[in-house]
Amino acid sequence: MGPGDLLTVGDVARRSGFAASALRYYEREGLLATTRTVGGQRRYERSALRRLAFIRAARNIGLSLEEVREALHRLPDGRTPTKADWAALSKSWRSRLDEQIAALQALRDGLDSCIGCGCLSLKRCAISNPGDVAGAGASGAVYLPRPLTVDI
Amino acid sequence: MGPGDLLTVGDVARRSGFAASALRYYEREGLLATTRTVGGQRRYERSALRRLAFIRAARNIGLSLEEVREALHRLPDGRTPTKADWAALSKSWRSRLDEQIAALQALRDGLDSCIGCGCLSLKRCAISNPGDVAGAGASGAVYLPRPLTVDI
DNA sequence: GTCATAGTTGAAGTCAACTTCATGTCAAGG
DNA sequence: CCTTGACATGAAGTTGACTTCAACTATGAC
Repeated sequence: MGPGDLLTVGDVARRSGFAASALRYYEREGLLATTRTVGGQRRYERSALRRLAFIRAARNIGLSLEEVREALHRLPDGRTPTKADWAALSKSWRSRLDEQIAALQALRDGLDSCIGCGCLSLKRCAISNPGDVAGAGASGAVYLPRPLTVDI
Repeated sequence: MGPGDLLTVGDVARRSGFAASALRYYEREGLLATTRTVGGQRRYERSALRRLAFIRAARNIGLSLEEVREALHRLPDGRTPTKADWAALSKSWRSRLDEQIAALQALRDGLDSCIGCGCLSLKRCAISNPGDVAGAGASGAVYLPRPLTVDI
C-alpha cells in the first residue's frame, strides 16, 4: 500500500461511513472529485477521506450541503482542507453552535417557566413564540441543525 | 363576540400565524378538527387556537407532526390540552431539550479541542464522529430540531 | 477465459411538511 | 339580487439529501 493507492467507492463507503450512493451524489453536486479507470469506474485519492470527514463534521454542525460546497469552493484549487483551512472554517462554526445552544437554552428556560402555568397562549407563551426569548439579534431565524448522525 | 363564536380559516390563520393551507393540512392529518357550515366552510372553535399554540410549541421543541399527533391523541376525547396535560407533556420535552443541548455542547467542546489540531480524521475526530462525545445513551440518534420558526 | 463481485448510468422514488394551482362555491354587505 | 372576497377541493409541485431500480459493464482471482 504505497501512498499513491487509489480507493474504490466500496472502500471509501466502508471507510467513511457514507453510502456509495451518497458518494456519487456528492460527486454530482461538485463536493468530491474522482478520477476514473479506463473502464469508467471511480477511484478516490486518500484525501477524499479527509474531505468526507470535513463534510460529515460540517453536516453535524448543521450546515447544508450548499454551505459545505461553498466553504470547500472557497479553498484555492478546490483542495481538501488543510490544517489551517480547517482551523479557519471551524472557528466560524463555533459561533453558529453558540447560537444554537443559546436558542435551545432559552427555549428550555421558557419551558421551565411555563410548566404548570398552563398559559399555552399564542403570542404570549415563550415556547410557542420564542422570538423574544431566543433573542438571536434582530434578524430572522435561529438555525438549529438536523438530527446528528452518530452511526459512523 | 360571545363565547360561542366560531372562527373562519382566515381568522385562525391570522391569529395563529399558520397559513390557511397548513390548517387544512393539519385537519387532513388529524391534528385539528373543525365543524362546517351548511355550505361546507370550516369553522373553528376558540380552543383551536390553544391547540395550535401547543402544536407550534411542540414543533419548536423539535417534535415531528407525527409525534405531535401522538401526544394529542393520548389525551382523552382528543381534547385540547388543559393546564394539567400541558404540564405533563412539557415536562417530557424538557429532557429532550436537555439532550439536545448536551449534544450541541459536546460538539462545541469537541470543536474547540479540534481547532488548530488539524486532525480531521474520520473515526477519530470528535466533530466528524460525535457518537462518543455526545454520548446520549446506548440507543441510536440524538435528536436535534429543525430550524425555529420565530416569525409568528 | 470465466465468473462472481463490484461498479456504471439515468431516471425515478422517498420523506416531511407544506404550498400552489385550477376550478368552482359560499357569505354577506349594499 | 348581485358582486366581491373568502373559502372549497383534489392533484400536483417543492425542497434537501439522498436511495432505489433496472439494465448493463468492469475487475481481478482462479
